[in-house]
Amino acid sequence: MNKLTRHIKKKYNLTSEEEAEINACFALKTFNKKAFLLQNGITSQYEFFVINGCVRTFITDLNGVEHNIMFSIENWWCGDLQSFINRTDSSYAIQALENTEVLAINRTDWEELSNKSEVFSNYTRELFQSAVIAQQNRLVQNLSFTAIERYHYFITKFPSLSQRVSQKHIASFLGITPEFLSFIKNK
Amino acid sequence: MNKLTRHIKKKYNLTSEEEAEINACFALKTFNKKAFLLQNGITSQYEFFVINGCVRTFITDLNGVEHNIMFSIENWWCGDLQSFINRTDSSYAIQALENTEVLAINRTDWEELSNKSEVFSNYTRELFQSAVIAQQNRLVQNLSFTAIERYHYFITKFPSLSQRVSQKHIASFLGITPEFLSFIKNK
DNA sequence: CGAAAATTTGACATGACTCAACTGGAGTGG
DNA sequence: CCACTCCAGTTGAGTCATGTCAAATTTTCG
Repeated sequence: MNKLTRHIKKKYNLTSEEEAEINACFALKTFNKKAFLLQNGITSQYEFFVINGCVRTFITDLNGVEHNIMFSIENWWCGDLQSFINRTDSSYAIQALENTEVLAINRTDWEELSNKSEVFSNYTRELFQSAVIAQQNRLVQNLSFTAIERYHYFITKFPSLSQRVSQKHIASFLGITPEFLSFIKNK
Repeated sequence: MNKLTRHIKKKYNLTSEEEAEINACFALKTFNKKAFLLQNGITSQYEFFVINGCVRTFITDLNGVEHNIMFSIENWWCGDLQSFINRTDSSYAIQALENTEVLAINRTDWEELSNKSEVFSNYTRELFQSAVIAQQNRLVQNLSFTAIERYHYFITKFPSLSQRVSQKHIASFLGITPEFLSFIKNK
């Protein structure tokens, strides 16, 4: 039933008390397609673990152009960490691209749980580690690959996402215009 | 004397035993300008905490072009986390841009210390968190800012670095050619 | 001082963007 | 179930940001 603890158990041993402790901190929320899990400009109250569906995290620049930072599907997290941790206004917005179910944890529970549960603390620590590595890779890509190469990398690395997400959003994620992505594809 | 624990103490309380425990895990190493702290293609044995000096972490792409990923100066860390954690070959290289002193910790000590010392574990956890946030910001910059804007952001945000590091390396960090950076500056 | 590296400058090339027009589904209401 | 609208995607012309290459100049450093 609970996808989060099932996900954690793939790498960590959980006593049933600890499992209950973790589950108690998360609330199930559902969002319809196009609904916002987080609006920019307000302080992010939650981190989200996606159970099913798909969301995009994006930022709107000074010219009003949106830039997709990441997509999150089943068993991925999303949230504006900066806002969540530092209680600052969020610069990102998060929007459901499909009808989506998430488990949400608020800041207080997050902190308590990180102190109480060693497994949870280790799990999120490793999550951050992986995020650092993944983002560094992404950065390298943007610095050293051409748009065509980035596109091919994307569709081979995330074949399911390239099916589920519209070209427009993929283009934004890759840092190019939808027109140019369309041009690339037909070659 | 020990800059690392002094740095940790800015945010965490350390008993003198715990401080000794941490210090015991780090070895002082010095590198002359242009020397390599890490070569790509080999497994990274250490994470480094820079005491003084300056290093660059970079990757060499398929065309032989180097891309600077980050600069680390006093009180910053560097290392190829991916290689260090997963014991895979490093894709990055780290080179001293000045004569540099670092504290190095190896993988075994890192793990033991993370288990033994709660403070160290929390400290590095927070380090990762900040890294995720910082890298996301950097990514957004690359997606939404023009080269000129990135350059101005860089020199206002890191005035000391823009003094200490050659234009060539700054250009690489910004994702542009040295020629174009030169062109930008004279405007 | 002299060699090597960094920076500058300029001509030219190109990857990617802008804008506008067109096409074709997907969803909606009557 | 049709007609209408509204996005997403495509196409093409013109433009701009940035790259490439090569030569000249300056700086660094042994």
